[in-house]
Amino acid sequence: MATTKEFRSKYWHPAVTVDCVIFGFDGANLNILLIQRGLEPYIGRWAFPGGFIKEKETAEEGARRELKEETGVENVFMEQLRAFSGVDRDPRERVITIAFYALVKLSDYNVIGGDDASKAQWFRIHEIPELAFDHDSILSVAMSHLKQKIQFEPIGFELLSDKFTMTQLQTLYESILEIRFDRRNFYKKMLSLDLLIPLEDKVPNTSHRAARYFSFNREKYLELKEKGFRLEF
Amino acid sequence: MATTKEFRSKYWHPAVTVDCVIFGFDGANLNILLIQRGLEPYIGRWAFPGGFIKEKETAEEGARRELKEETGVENVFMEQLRAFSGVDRDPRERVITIAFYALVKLSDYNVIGGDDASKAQWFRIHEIPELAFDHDSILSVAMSHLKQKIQFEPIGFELLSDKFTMTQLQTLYESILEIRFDRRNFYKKMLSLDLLIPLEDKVPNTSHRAARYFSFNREKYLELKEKGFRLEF
DNA sequence: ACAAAAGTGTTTGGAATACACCCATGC
DNA sequence: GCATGGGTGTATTCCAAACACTTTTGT
Repeated sequence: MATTKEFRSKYWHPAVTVDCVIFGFDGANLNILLIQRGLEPYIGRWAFPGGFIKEKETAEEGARRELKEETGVENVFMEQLRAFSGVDRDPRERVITIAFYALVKLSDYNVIGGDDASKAQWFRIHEIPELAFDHDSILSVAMSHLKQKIQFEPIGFELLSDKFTMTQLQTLYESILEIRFDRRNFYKKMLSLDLLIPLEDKVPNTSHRAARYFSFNREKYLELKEKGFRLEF
Repeated sequence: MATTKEFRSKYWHPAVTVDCVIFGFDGANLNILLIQRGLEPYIGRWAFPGGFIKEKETAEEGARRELKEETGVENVFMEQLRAFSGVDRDPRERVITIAFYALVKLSDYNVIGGDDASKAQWFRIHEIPELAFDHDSILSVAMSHLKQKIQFEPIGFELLSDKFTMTQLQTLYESILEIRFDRRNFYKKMLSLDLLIPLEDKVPNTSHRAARYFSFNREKYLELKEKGFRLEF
């Protein structure tokens, strides 16, 4: 198009990145996957995986690409939080970032955590180090978004293995919402939603009564959602 | 900084705009403020007020600036929805937009609506014309966001005058949530929240019993929110 | 048999719903 | 006095919270 070049020079074009807050659950605590920066600015500081968006990809595609490149994580639940556009959030030049959050089954990716081959590492949510850029404010938005969201959509299952015990599920909800539930009432409420499939097998090698595994009935949930059903936890 | 130029050329820099979905309430229906495009592309089509972001302003500042320039609306409740980054959403070149929504007291701005001096016009939510770009998908995100939000935060008051009747408030909630409430139960629930201040004066010149005005107790709400109180409507 | 966590039922209080009557005002 | 919408009270239903005992398993 003839006007394209003219148009490009007429308006300011900022740098745009994507960043991804990755939540994982280790059975007891909510964790965040961070990578240690190897370049200036903020060299050595921990930050969310992310990078510059490319011309032929949407923001979400970019976030998934960066996530895979930097941490090996792929095929996960991911949603946009929002854009962060503070004028001085990057010391090099002005950079606008589009932030996402992802929920991963930590057990699938435990190779990444803690080893020295990669600069990626899981951190418990209450032990997050000082972060680069404005990533702590992104984190706080991500946390409150997750808290909100889990009360109306069953996204918690994205953080658990395909089969899980009721206690694991409860601990997950308690970690995210930072409140405690009565075990018996939690059971009832969860089962009454009728979205859990009780499995035959149980947790092996326990020194007490073995807990039954459940799996999440995704098909049924989608079906109910279709009918305008509103989950409330 | 020496590296800035090098850095700028290394990564692709997209055009970035801000767009604003402006909600107003006329006493019976939820309305959206649109402007008619005077330029290609989509010349003649209706679109949200918006424009290119400037180098020294945040996205929200840009959205407020454009809003004021194009419609005269200022000092309103505004929040970011999210970024829209579809690769082909603008035919000229790739443009990423950061979408906001705003809630305005329509009575303050009725000058704008319907006259021919301006290209801005209010449209009832169920009579929205075909929109430019991907603005209908932005609208649908805005609508569902508003529905969600109003159930947990008293943002409805941003759409009403400082004083309003209970029936007006109910009609507003019904318009947004697209459900009907029992008048008596709505009264009780609203009053039980203890966030409404009953005023002395009443609606004049009615052909029936005059309705009392209320005002929203913003201070009290902020105070309660501070204490971790969770509104549920 | 005992420790430790799983699994289950009942009671109770409070909130949401459903529902009906009187009040004020203009015509 | 009547039509119109405003303002209030009560009974019922349902859901959430509080709470205790039995079961399974390994040691």
